Amino acid sequence: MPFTLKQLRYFVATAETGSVTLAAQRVNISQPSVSAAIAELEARFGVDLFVRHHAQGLSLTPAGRELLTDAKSLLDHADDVRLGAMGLGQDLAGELHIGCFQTVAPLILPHLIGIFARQHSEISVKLHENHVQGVLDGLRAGEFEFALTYDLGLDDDIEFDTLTEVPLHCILAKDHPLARHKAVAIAELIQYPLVLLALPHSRDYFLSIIYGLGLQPRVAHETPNFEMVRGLVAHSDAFSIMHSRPLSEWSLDGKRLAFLPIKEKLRPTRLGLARLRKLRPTRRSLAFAALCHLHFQGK
Amino acid sequence: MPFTLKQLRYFVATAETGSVTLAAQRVNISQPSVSAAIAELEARFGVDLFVRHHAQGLSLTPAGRELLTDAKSLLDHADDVRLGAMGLGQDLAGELHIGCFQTVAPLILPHLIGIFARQHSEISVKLHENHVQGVLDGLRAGEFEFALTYDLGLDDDIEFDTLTEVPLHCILAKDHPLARHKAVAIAELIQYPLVLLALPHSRDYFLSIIYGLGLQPRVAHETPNFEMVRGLVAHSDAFSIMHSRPLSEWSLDGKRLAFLPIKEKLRPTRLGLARLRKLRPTRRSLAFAALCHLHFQGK
DNA sequence: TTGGAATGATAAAAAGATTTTCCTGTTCCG
DNA sequence: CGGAACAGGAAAATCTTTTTATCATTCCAA
Repeated sequence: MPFTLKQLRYFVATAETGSVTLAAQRVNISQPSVSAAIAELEARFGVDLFVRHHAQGLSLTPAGRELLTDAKSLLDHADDVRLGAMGLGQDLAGELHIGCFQTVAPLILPHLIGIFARQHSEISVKLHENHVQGVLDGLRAGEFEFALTYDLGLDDDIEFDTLTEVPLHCILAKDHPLARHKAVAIAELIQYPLVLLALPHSRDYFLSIIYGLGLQPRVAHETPNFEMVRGLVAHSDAFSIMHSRPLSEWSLDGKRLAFLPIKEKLRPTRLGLARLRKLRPTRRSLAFAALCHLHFQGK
Repeated sequence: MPFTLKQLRYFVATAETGSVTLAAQRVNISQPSVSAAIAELEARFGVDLFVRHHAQGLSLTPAGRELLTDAKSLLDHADDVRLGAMGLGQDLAGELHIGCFQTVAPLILPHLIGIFARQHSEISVKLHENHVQGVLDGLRAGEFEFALTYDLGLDDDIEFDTLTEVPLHCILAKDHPLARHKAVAIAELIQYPLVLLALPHSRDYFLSIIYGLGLQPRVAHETPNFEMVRGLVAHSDAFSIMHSRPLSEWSLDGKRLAFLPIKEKLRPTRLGLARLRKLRPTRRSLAFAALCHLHFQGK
């Protein structure tokens, strides 16, 4: 770098006061420092910036005048960057990148983001949807600051802040033989084929629950598409299990669905906010986290 | 200043290489320096800029990504300023501020500037016209780099580069009794009233020439307006003396004028380029000076 | 499973800048 | 002519930056 911002600052102060001494006072520094800074700029650029009037200040040369304009604009720019950077962690403005487990996202986030947008109109929320493992990878890759997801596959480097516990549900077609019960056991469901939501991690998690009960599922289909699962179930006697419970009881192609709680006592799955333990949270993300807590507290 | 351009450069290099070590190589510096620069930026801004993946590089946080954009733009800006400043003395581009004695300006400069503009289309010439003293003041005040003027009132701090010698002329109305001579002596003219070009310095200079010949002028009028002098002479039997010899033999209001050389041997007045001795000339001004010499050499 | 290679962080020493103090020379002004 | 104001220079002091050396962590291959 042929010059520093500091030198530019001293130069501008000198140009504007027309005196090295006054400039030094203005930037709270000794006079020779300013003198040296200017001398170095002149040497670096190979131009005289000032005409010195011995014992009565100095005035800009044409070259100095040109540099003055540029220097000021650069200093202003630097200040913008500084303000922007200071605000990165502090201000309730800018961008907030949030990761979210994809099946949860459309059920919860539109509402939360709506409220958040009204409270903090300066913050623009950017969403990153992915499966459970992808969300954790995204956190580690710094794609977003925190993520709304289940407490699945967490490692020590992830801090998990529980918002609510979600019970496991099964999905059945509305006209399924078991659909009119209040709740149903996986042991009963196991006689029907299973449609598996085949997302990384989730897939194995669902299977592990079933195996854990000593049962052997008959997997009719598996698909990573959430709506596909619902559709397949709606049109057959198959069942599926998942945590996310959409309010809509209709599949995308218009068939009715039933959602029943599972009878078996299982380790409760938690929905919450995951973040990298070693990264300090920004004020923006804390604000959103607070909103999440408020939202789930009321339930 | 909360940060330096250097720190920003290291930060950008790190962000772009995804590695402190690679960044250090790219900017030709040791790895701990880069590490320290980033740490300081993070401390100053109060935000984590990177997620460190121990032993396998780092990746940007959302905050880091935001800063990256700003940092790059600031560095680009700084580079523009640097290039601009380097060019201040070197490039044949930008602005060239020229001072000029006002009575000389319209006689010579339009032609010279025309040629110069064609040779150096990147340079825009800015003219500062003034009287002899004003031109010297302007030089000292740094308003322009050099000036086209007469060798009058020069001090030691001014370097004068002679272009040509100009003889003293007298101006008379075309129908003046003395107007049909080839040349005329001030001793003859002195019987007629004098119209004095009353510019600072010039005025006293003209008077000193006359007094120096032991003559006493009758000053009919004095005016700082060059065309006014010509007009007053054109409409009377008065005379005036000056160095600048316009090619036009007409006053602004359409009367004919005669220009005659002065017979007396006087110290020749020189037209040339004046500049502050202590200021180093830019390449731009040297180019213009060269053109001036070329122009007057041919005469 | 283990040892080596790669990587970032840290500490201490070295090198380099910046800053300050003190001083000089110039110019202006009463 | 003497004092005040000002820029610039020199040397010492102080701060920063850089480097060297080392450590801890992780990955990868044997």
